[in-house]
Amino acid sequence: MATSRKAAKARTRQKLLDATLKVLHRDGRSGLTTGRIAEAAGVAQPTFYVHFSDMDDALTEAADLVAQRMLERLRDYRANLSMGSPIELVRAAFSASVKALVRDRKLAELFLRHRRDAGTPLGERWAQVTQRARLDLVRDMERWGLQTSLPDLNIYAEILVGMTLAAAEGVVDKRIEDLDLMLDELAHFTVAGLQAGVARERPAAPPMGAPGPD
Amino acid sequence: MATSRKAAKARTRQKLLDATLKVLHRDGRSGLTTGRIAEAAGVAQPTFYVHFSDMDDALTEAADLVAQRMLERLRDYRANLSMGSPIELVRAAFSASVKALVRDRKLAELFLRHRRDAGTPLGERWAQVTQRARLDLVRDMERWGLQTSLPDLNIYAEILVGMTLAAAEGVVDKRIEDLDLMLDELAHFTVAGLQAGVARERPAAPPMGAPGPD
DNA sequence: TGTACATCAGTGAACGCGCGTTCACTGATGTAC
DNA sequence: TGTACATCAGTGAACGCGCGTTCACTGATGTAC
Repeated sequence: MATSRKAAKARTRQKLLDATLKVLHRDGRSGLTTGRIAEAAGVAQPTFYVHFSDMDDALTEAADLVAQRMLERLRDYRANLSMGSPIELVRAAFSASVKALVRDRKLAELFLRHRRDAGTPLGERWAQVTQRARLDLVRDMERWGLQTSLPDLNIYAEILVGMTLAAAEGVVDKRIEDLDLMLDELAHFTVAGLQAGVARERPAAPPMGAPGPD
Repeated sequence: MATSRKAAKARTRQKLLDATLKVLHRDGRSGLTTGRIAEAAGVAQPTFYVHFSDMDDALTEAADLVAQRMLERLRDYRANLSMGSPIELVRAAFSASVKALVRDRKLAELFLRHRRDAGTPLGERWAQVTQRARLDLVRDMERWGLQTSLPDLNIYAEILVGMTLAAAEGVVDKRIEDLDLMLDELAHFTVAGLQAGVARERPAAPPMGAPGPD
């Protein structure tokens, strides 16, 4: 076989990446060492350096792996959103996002714990996932014509992502036992909140492009 | 002076605690060493061990310090909540909580970043702060008589805390520039969502204490 | 008040440990002929 | 197909470094008389 050596190397690399996430989950960032990673992968410690230039390199790849899995799941779930009443649609969107996050509990814990670790590959990559979610939400809301009724869609994206992550944290931390009930409440709460935002009288806002009051 | 030596020791201790938070903010958990803490505090490195038995000891104290400051501010702000319309009240509550969190931006970043570091003093103490907020919210909602209309107040506490932390993160990460506008929207969104939850027809729930369907 | 002694916060120097990193080497896999 | 050579993933051993931790010591502060 022309690729058996290559394939074996790829397998070892994958074992090291999986081991990185496993040790990171078990021992936390400060307990993450090349020795423990190699041990968890079943290889000698210097083997780590056959595949990665240093710890940051491995962490970057591992973070990409997680981010990619999360985004793939999000895409899969969202692709299956069938139309229906606003409440059904919003509920399905929450359900998709929360389930994409918490399907693998260890991954969810890792993601939630390190999503704000600024200056590390984990924080940087994973912050991209939530930022992506915010942008998708703004686009969705624009498609529903909300940008003419609401003052700043970014604010609403912030709120919706916050609620989604709260639901995911509630599940991961086992404070929420009945996810379906929570999704029901989230959907009704959100639709009512958005409708109220649309219906509400506001101080006249200048049309886009017009000079502000100052 | 009978207490000058004691007082000097207490001052050094405080300098070390402040330095711990400073280095933690600057270099992250993995860059936090007794040497850097001592350097930032302006003392020799072994002095660290005059005041703390080890790093975990110092981290626990530092985490308590931050948690205490946060809870104090929350209490102060909430004590000044004046009555008014539901929207004014809810807005004031959001405003109080978000401002308590973000008044000191470095503290806010530290808190948000390490609030889920399970197994570390930071995660444990700071998770208590959000848990405390959830319990306070449930109590508030009970006082407003919502427990007879909503299926599970814990779900709503989860949602409200999630929105509060989302607003704080938006401010700290500078995605939210106009906090007052966000607070307006949050208040209207929340009141409409809660009112809809109260008004909504639900599948008959058994009264408290009654046996469930299974 | 003055003196002699006790206390103790803070320190410089030293130590061992675990870690990241390097390197020469091995032996299985792949390739040229 | 067989042989001789090249490649290279993986390894054991060794190294230096920074860290946590200890300890004998200093000198300023406090106390007893």
